[in-house]
Amino acid sequence: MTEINDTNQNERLDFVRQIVADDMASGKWDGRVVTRFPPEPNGYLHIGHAKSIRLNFGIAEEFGGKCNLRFDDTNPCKEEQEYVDSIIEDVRWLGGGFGDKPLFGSDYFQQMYDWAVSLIKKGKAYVCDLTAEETRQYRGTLTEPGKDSPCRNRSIEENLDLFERMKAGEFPDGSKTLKAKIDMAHPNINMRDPVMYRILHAEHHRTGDNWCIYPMYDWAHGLEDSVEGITHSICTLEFENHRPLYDWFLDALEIYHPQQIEFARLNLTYTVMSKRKLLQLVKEGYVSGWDDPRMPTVCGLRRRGFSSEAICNFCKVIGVNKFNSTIDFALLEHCLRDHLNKTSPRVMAVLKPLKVVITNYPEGQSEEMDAINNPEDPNAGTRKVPFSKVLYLEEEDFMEEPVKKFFRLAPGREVRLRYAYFITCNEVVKNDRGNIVELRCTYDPETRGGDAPDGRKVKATLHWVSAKHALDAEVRLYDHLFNKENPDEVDEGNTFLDNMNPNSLEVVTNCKIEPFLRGTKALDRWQFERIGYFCTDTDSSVEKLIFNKTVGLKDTWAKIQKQQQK
RNA sequence: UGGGGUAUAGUGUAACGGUAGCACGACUGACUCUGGAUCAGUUAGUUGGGGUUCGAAUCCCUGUACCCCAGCCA
Repeated sequence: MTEINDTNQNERLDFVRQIVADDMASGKWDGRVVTRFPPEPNGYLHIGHAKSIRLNFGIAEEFGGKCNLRFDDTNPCKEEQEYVDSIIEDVRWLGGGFGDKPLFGSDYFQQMYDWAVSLIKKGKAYVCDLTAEETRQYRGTLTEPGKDSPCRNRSIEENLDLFERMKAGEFPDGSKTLKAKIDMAHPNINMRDPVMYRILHAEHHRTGDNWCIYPMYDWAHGLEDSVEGITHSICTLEFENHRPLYDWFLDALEIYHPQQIEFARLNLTYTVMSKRKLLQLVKEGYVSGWDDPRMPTVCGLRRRGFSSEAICNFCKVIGVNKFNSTIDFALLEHCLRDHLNKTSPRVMAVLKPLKVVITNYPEGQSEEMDAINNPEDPNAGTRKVPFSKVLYLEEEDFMEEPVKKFFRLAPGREVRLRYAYFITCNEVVKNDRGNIVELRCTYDPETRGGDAPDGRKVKATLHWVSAKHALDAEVRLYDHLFNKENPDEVDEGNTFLDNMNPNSLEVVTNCKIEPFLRGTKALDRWQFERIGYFCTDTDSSVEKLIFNKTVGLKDTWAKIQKQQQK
């Protein structure tokens, strides 16, 4: 009996898991559950793939089965080793345990070829001389039936001979194909004698020049599933039309026959998910690369500071269905904050520094204040934060003429410096142009640690960094790559590129960070108190610290400001 | 105009003939040494029209809307 993990009976199963559970109950597959995640190595994985990865690997984990990572590498023209490597890394990162090694569809090329021969022998496949253009014409249209190829009734012997010579390389690219003999008048166009093999004298990233004929998806995919003993072959909705063909090949061959199940792919607001468009963004330099922190790619999200836990939880929360929907990006951010809040150490960082001199603090003196690393996690411990006479505060935490509901620092007003003292602003120093360049404040020594013995309250607590102890850093702030919920919604003659957000990246230099972050390593995650979650960028070094803003903290003040502007 | 799918609050997702629930968002309020977190509350929904039934989101009929398919891509 197979153990079922993690499937809380109270939690309703999605329709895919329901099918699997029913099959387990009926013993349809003898208690086996084998799924697969079958990417084509022609691009980087994105958050949409994460949904599929979590579905397939999740089902395997929950039902005590296994999930194969299998590269569907049947098109040598578009596929590269670089993509294989990145996909393996990303699947592992998302918790995909696929055993010692990934599998490759190309490893089954010989088996597929043998099966093709057997189909020819059954009179169910033939070599066709039609060109690509002619094939299109013979196929008919959505409303009109196609017509039979003149090659359709070649003898089995001739087909066998021709197919072997195709494989041997006797014919140029595109001159011949092997087609399944089904029905040129079938209402489902996929069934109108689909191409099984095309001639491609191209170098394959794994099989080199061993082959010059390559199997088409419809022919190859079911065979790969069959070879691996897949039970549930889960794919996206657009393959629904292909299922009759999937079934036809397996039935014609009379071999092990998995069940194909289709679900809706993920759509997210403010982003594009098509490989073609993501490739275009990279190739045409709209972003710095596949792992640009603004990209919805798995490596982009990772570099941005997303945790795999957050992504996995998101995949769980969004569910699985058969109809197209677009998930609000805010839900992803919610899952992100939810995990980061519990796990990220807090630290103080000032993005836009405003110099503050504590006039009554002794010159040259400094002291160390105790700070809690993570109030959500007692095990995270505490650290010392240096305090001295000259500090940096966040520029936007001061207003010379405070508007209503602004209760941070202002002339004559007292606020708390987190883990330090209460300070009161006495003087605003400006330069020739009238810009504020310095604040002169006094502190109350009695409030050390952040509490007033007389019980007086302040309405704000600000983050700060001691000037002489501060580390300089560059911080990269990100916003959506597109400024429209649906970037593909464009006016006549425009493309999704016209919806790009020109302000999706803001580089802030001369940020001041508390010394605790000296020696931080790439991909370390932090919460900059009162600002947001950040992670150390892969470009960061001891000489030059660089941080990426992962996502901001919820900001009710920003909300109030927005309302006030109206 | 062929075939294949799908419709539940703003968004996403449950309810499997028996009180339409949950999450995100939005909006209140409480609390707070992060205007964070947390907590409490408010908001808002079954694609239209017929039927069957004591009772329908669910079953039947019939409209409507949206998605996918005419690569030698996957």
